[in-house]
Amino acid sequence: MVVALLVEDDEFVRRGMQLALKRHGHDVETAEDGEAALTRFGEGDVDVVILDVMLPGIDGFEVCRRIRERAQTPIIMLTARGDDFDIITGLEAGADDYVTKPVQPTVLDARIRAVLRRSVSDVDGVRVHGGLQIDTVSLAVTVDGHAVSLTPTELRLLLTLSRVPGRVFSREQLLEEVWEQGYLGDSRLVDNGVMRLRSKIERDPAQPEYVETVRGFGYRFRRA
Amino acid sequence: MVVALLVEDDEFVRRGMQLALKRHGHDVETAEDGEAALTRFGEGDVDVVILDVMLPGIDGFEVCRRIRERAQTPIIMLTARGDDFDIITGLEAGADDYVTKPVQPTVLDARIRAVLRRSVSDVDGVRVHGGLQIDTVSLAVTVDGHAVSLTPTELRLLLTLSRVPGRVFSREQLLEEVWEQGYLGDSRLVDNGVMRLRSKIERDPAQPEYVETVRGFGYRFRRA
DNA sequence: GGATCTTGTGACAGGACTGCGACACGGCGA
DNA sequence: TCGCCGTGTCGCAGTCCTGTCACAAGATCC
Repeated sequence: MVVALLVEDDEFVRRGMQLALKRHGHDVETAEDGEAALTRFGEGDVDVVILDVMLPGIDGFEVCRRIRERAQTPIIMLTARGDDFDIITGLEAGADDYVTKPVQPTVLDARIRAVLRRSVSDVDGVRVHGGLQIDTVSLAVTVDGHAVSLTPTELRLLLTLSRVPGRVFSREQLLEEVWEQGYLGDSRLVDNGVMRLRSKIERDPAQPEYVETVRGFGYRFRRA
Repeated sequence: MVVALLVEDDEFVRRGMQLALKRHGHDVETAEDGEAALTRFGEGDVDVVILDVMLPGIDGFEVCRRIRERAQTPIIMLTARGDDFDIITGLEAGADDYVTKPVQPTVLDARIRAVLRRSVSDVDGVRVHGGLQIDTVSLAVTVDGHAVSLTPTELRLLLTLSRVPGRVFSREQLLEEVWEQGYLGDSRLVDNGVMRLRSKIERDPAQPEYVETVRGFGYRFRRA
C-alpha cells in the first residue's frame, strides 16, 4: 500500500482527490498547509508527496525544498496554470513531476505510479544507468566498475541531469541549477562543462551514451 | 477556429451562450441533451465540450464518462452554484474544468482557452496520435516505434500544431509561435518548414496523415 | 478549358550552433 | 612562494540548420 501525502488547501478539492486516490488503492493522508505537511512528513512513512503550489503560509516550492533537504521522497507538484514558469520552478525546487490542475484522478494515479517506479532506481541513493553508477550519498561515481574522479562542478552537473533522465535541460536551466545564482556568463560555459564531464564518464565522448545533446534546446541524460 | 460543442437543455441559456461565444471567436455547435451531444461528438471535429450537468435523459456526468471512453477532448462542466458534490463527481467523471452557473461569457471563454492551452492528450508528457508519439519532456519523437530526429524548428512546429489537434493555424500564427519575434519574412517559410517536417514524420509526405493542409488558411494537426 | 492563385519541392548560400583546444586567473596546499 | 587544480573565457572550425529563390504541380474560379 502506497502512502501518499496530499497537501492542498481547498477542502473540496482535497476531499475529492483523497476519495479518488483511495479508490485507486492508495492510502492518502492530507495536510492543508505547508506547516502541517512538513510536520506530517517528519513523522515518516510517506511514500510520495502530492503538493499544491498555492498554499497559505509557506508555499509549495518552499515545502518542496525543505523536504528535499532531508529526503529523496518523490514529490509531484500541482500547478494551477499550464504555466511553464511554475513547472520549471517546481522542478528546480526538486520536484519529480508536475501535474496541472484540475487533474483527473486517473492521470494523477498514473503519475504516482510512474514516479514511484522511477525512484526505485534510486534505492540506497545509488543511481544506475548502464555501466554508470552514481552514489548520491557518498558522491562516488564509477564507470564500468572503475572509479572516476569528478570535480564539484562536473558532479553537480551529472547529479542534476541524472535526477530526471530523459528530461531536456536548457543551458539557462543548467546555469541556474548547477552554477547557481543568475549567471549572466556565456552559455558556452555549459558546453564546456558538458565536454569535461563527458571526457570522464563517456567511453567515446564523440558518441556520448549518457549525456546527449538536444540541438537547439540543451542537454539530457539518456533514459535507460 | 475552435469548435466548441455546447450541451445545454435550456433553450434561452443555450442561445445566449452560443451567441456570446461566437463573439469571442469560437465556432459553437449545440446539443440539447446527452443523446444529441454524443451523436454530434461522434461526428468529430469538436475541440472542446461545454457540458451542463443537469440534462434530460443521460445526465452530464454520464455523457462525460462516455466521451472519455473514446477521446481526451477537454470537457468543461457547468454546475449549479455551490454544489461541491457536482464538482468532485465531475472531476472523477473526467472533466477538465468546471464553471458554476450563471456564467459570464468572458469567464467561460477564458476557461476554454486555458483548457485548450493545457492541451489535450498530454498524459505523462506524451502525446500519442496514431503511430506518432511526441514526448514533450524529453522532446523525443517516434513514428511507428522508430525514433525520428527533428531539428529545433521542426520540433517547435510539431509541438505547436499538436498542442491543439484539429485547430487550424494560419501561416502568420505559426510564424509568430514557432519562429517567434514578429517575423516579416516570406510565409513560404512556413510551407518549407511543414515540408521538412512531413518528410520526417509522414509515411507518405504526398498524403500527409498528421499535418494537413487547409487550403487558403494554413495547416492543422489531424485529430486522432 | 484557361487563367490565376496557392502550395509543394529542390537547390543553395549564409549563418547559427556546438565541440574542442588553448589560455589565464585564482584558490589552496606543500 | 611555487606549483597544481579547477574554472571561466575566447576563438576557431566543422557541421548542421534555415531563409530564400525559382519553378513545378495542383486547386479553384470563371
